[in-house]
Amino acid sequence: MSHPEKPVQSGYAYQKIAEEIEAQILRGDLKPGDLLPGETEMGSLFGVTRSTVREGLRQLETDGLIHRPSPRRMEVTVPPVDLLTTRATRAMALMKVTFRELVEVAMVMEPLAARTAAERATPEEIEDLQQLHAALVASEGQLEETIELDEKFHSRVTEIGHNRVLGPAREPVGLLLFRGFEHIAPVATNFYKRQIEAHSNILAAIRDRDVERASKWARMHIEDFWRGVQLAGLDDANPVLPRPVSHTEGVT
Amino acid sequence: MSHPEKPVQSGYAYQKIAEEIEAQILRGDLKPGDLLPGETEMGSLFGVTRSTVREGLRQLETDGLIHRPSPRRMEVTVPPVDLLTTRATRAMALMKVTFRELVEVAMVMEPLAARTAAERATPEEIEDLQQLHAALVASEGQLEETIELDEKFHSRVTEIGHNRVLGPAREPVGLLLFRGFEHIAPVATNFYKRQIEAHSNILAAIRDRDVERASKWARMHIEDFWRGVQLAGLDDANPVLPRPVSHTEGVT
DNA sequence: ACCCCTCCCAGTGTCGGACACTAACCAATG
DNA sequence: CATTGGTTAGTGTCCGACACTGGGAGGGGT
Repeated sequence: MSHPEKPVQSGYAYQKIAEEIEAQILRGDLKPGDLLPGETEMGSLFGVTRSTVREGLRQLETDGLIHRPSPRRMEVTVPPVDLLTTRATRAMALMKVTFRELVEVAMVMEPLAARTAAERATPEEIEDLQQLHAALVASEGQLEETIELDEKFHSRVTEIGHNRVLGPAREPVGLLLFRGFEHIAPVATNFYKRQIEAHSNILAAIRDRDVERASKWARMHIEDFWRGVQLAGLDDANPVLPRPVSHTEGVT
Repeated sequence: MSHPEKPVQSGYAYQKIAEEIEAQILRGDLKPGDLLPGETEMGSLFGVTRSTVREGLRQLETDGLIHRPSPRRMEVTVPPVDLLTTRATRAMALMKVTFRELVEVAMVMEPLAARTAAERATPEEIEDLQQLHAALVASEGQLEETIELDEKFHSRVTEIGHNRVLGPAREPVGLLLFRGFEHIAPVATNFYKRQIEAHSNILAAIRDRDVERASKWARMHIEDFWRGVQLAGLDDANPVLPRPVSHTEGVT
């Protein structure tokens, strides 16, 4: 605790390599966009074999610190958000969090998302959101589609808030939470209508730049969801993973 | 979008392996605690070389889905939380989030943490928190210690809330945020005293199980922090990484 | 001079085999 | 029955090799 700098290099060579490169990235010696030397070259550079270098690189790649835009280039990156959310979502599912826990957090995240969106959305973003909402309305009655559009709507609202901290924090919660509809829809009355009403109110508030109203409706939306959860007896049930998570990077 | 099941196996063998094992874990075929076959065996199992298997394993290990409790065992795990927060923290630092963004989120997270803590803390946990607070009081005037104890206090409060979703969501924010004290302390008047006052009020509220008061004080604490940020002119500044993040797993 | 096609090379993904080192198992010993 | 010592399977690292391919070099057409 006395030394702020602790050279915690674990004994394994491949880890040392990963740590070294990671340090260079964090220190700024390597900036996003820079491309790395070939594996063979790094090998001789670090005094290890290519196989060893490879394991180190795989570690960094999994962390999202480097990636391969083309099979020929290996360059430094800022970890893509979806990678973060993917991992967090998976982890939460595995640690068997309950709907209660998810709702508790969603109860403050969603209002914040809505509030920031109302504050900062550009006209184009609002337009985009409106289309998403239209799609939701159109898919009334179709469970799977509704769930997906619902999640997408909330996700988009968050994006519109232009807060890069909120995104990764909220997404996993939404991803796990809204899957609950699957079990709620059958037991809740007027499920689709209430869903649509809430969203259209949030949307309207964002359009009117009414921060408070946006926030309030978002909260009510989650409260309503929570009632649904209770009705379905899911309070302490574990949500399931949306769908097989892939390691492949989406090109955005 | 029609097929719910998409066999998105990227061409690379090592990824296929990682994905296959990951799928088995998520599907529940492999449960935390189970231990994996040897690398050579998996090699012949999947029809690839050990080197290839190794790269796949490295990926899973980085994800925290498997780990090596002893150099001889390779077993399935639930990704440890600190691994999640570590990655998220690093990513946020790299994407150069601003203090403004962090505060915005902290403004809802910390009150929630305090509120849940007030609701559910056990006497022992409260005792523990009290000691932490005492340490903070004792370290008045010492910047580095104060920062660390501050972060630890908030972290502990969150833990006490017993919400496994809030933890991973809040931690990265706190980690990045409270480093700001480094620049705030010199320009803020009565910095240490205000810090201590806020914490002791939060603590008292938790002890009294006064949910609303706990929440309110937590909020004020962040608001005060935000004023400090503005005073120091850090609004749109980027926080820095707490300290070199290591890949080595902490044995808790 | 500029564009297009073709060829070549470096670099990657994968393979197979090899070796030192050590944790864990086993058996013999006290 | 506990201890001790040897055996062994499994890991971390190394070496060398090969097929495949993206991207650049160079040549030919307009």
